[in-house]
Amino acid sequence: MTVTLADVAARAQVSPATVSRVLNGNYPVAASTRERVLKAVDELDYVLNGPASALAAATSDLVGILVNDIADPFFGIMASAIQAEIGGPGGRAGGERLAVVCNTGGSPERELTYLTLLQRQRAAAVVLTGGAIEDAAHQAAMDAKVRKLADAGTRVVLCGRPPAPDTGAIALTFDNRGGGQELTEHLIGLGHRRLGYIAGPEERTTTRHRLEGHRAALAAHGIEEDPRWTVHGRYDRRSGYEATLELLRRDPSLTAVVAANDSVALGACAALRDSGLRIPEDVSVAGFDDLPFSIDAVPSLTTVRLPLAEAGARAGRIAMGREEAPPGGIASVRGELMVRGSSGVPRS
Amino acid sequence: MTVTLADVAARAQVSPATVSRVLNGNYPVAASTRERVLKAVDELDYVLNGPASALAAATSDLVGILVNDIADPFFGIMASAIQAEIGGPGGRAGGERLAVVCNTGGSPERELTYLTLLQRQRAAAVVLTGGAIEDAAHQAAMDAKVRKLADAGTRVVLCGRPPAPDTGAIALTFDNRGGGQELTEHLIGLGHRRLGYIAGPEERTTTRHRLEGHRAALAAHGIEEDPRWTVHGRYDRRSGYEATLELLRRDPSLTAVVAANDSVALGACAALRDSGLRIPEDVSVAGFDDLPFSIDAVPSLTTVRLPLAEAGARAGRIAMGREEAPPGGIASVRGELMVRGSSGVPRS
DNA sequence: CCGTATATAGAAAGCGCTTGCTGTAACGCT
DNA sequence: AGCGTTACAGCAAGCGCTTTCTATATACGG
Repeated sequence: MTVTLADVAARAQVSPATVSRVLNGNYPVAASTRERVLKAVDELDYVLNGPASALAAATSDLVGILVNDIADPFFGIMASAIQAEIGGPGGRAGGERLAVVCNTGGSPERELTYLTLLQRQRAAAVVLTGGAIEDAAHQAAMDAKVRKLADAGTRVVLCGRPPAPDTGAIALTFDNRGGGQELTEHLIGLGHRRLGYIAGPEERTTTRHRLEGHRAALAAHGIEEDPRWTVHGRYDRRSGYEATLELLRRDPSLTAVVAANDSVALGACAALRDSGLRIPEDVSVAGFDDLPFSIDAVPSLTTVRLPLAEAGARAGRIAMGREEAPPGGIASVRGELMVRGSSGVPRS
Repeated sequence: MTVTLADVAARAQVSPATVSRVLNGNYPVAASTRERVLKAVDELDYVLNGPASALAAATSDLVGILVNDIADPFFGIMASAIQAEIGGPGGRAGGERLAVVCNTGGSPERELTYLTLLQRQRAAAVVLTGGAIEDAAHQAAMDAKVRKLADAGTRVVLCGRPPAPDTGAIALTFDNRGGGQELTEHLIGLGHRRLGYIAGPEERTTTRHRLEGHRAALAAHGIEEDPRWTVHGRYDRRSGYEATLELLRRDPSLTAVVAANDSVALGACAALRDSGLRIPEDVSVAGFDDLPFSIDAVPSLTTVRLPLAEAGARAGRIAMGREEAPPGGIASVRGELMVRGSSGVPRS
């Protein structure tokens, strides 16, 4: 049998109500009584029953963080930052909160399932990270779920994900379009006119926005795009490797390859090297995100830095009600172009 | 007001008990009744109240995964694999389980706090990943906590962490010592006699075991170790960079650098390159773990592959009671030496 | 010195669910 | 036909906590 509140109360010679109040610290209790209770708690090694507490109080100290791929540092960094902000005391009585990271693996079903699970646990807040899946039915289902969560008092924050209008969710969106455009403009400025683009999976907002930025830059400079120059793949290195070989096969005259993210760019570099091409002398490469390893690549990667940790921290604070939501519930987070060794003037 | 079991019962014209049984599927219910209930659930958009359910049933569907650093793919990969095994149906009624990843940041206090939080939530299982902190007091506190959890019916699995005897926890330990030894022996076999070692943080089992393996290899070949050849640091790239410069300063005649893990090794490579040294012609470099990016480094990294995903998956299955625990509750997981471009014969 | 405000503690009513036990038909057997 | 079984369904007692309301004790103002 585990120790209950009543046991502690008996030992401290007070009522269960008093013990509860001491533990929650939300009601005046005489110092001497408090001490007696705390002593009993300690002696009995009492641990509050979370479910019972959540049931009675109709709130829980669970905070959910949904990520597409926990093995990807892009999400790991955000999750880490969010969790760091959540760990501390917040809302109800200096109580610790349990930040739970849920890995959807990019699957629509799991995303929805996790949201239901969190709703079931009456989570205090939920942070959804990364791009959304662009499927009308799924979007609608997600929005409905989010709205329901928000209605039930769960604070919902989107971090690095487009806003979901009329759902009550607060959005910290990454300016993927702007970053993509800036990146490609840098390459164009260097003199590149034949640029390959390795996009992420289709039906993802992040993929689409980055690609749109790329195309906007091309259009702005009057460069007509060849459909052969775009290949879709996954957000991992392997995919970048294969896509680059494909790109090279389709048009060996490309002088630059823009990747959907840094991992993909690394794969692209490997493929280029394996094809006997030098970076950036023969082909320039650019990534996106500026993950920690990007500066370590040889040559170091030109990319767009996304303030993942900062955005995550802010999302965490907003989720905890420790920071005000941005006006209109939407804020755009800009990326910063990082020009490094992997981009240079095109070969003549 | 949210929808409750009673509402569903009323709508389906049955008793709450019946609804509960339909939902849990652990008691015979006539097909026609079940359908009626399910229909009502659907129509009312009913979501079970997790805390209430956990309270009444004295169990919850939460599974905790503790990691030292969620932004590090080493943990991300394990967590991902564990979670994949847990997501599915298990134990009680095809019910989904909520796998929660808790980021301790390597802090002893947070580790303990999270364990308490999970205990409070009456977690169904807990998986502790990665090396443990070697502090007697902390160890004792952890062991006591783990024992308490196990006593309360929570299954505890250690993945990549040394066994905790008499705690009821099941351990899947990585053979860090053996891997470290094999790695250094490879280097010695190549002809190296002056090897630098960049160790991880002190007071960590992983750090100690890998270092012990390294020293065992040296000893086995009659190489006397110079204390200047070992530097401690963190498990990240930055630390590897700095430690390598320090190593070079202390003894420029080193012909090989063994790193605590792959990230550190990457930092070492960068430092060597920045010092005008070629890899492996001037200095060989070796890592540990074989994370995905290691093969992409230039030159690709010689390292010890740890089957992180496999071990994680197994830990997950054991935690769910879907796979039998190894005999004695302890299993050692071996690493595999991956010889690649970063190691070669020493310069003469 | 009394009436009222103030501080502190307890009693008790749930929170929404699970489950042991108790019906009550319908069924099968002799 | 009579009776033990079997298959469902409902009743009701909690699970361990929070919180409203109430009770008591002390303090204060006049």
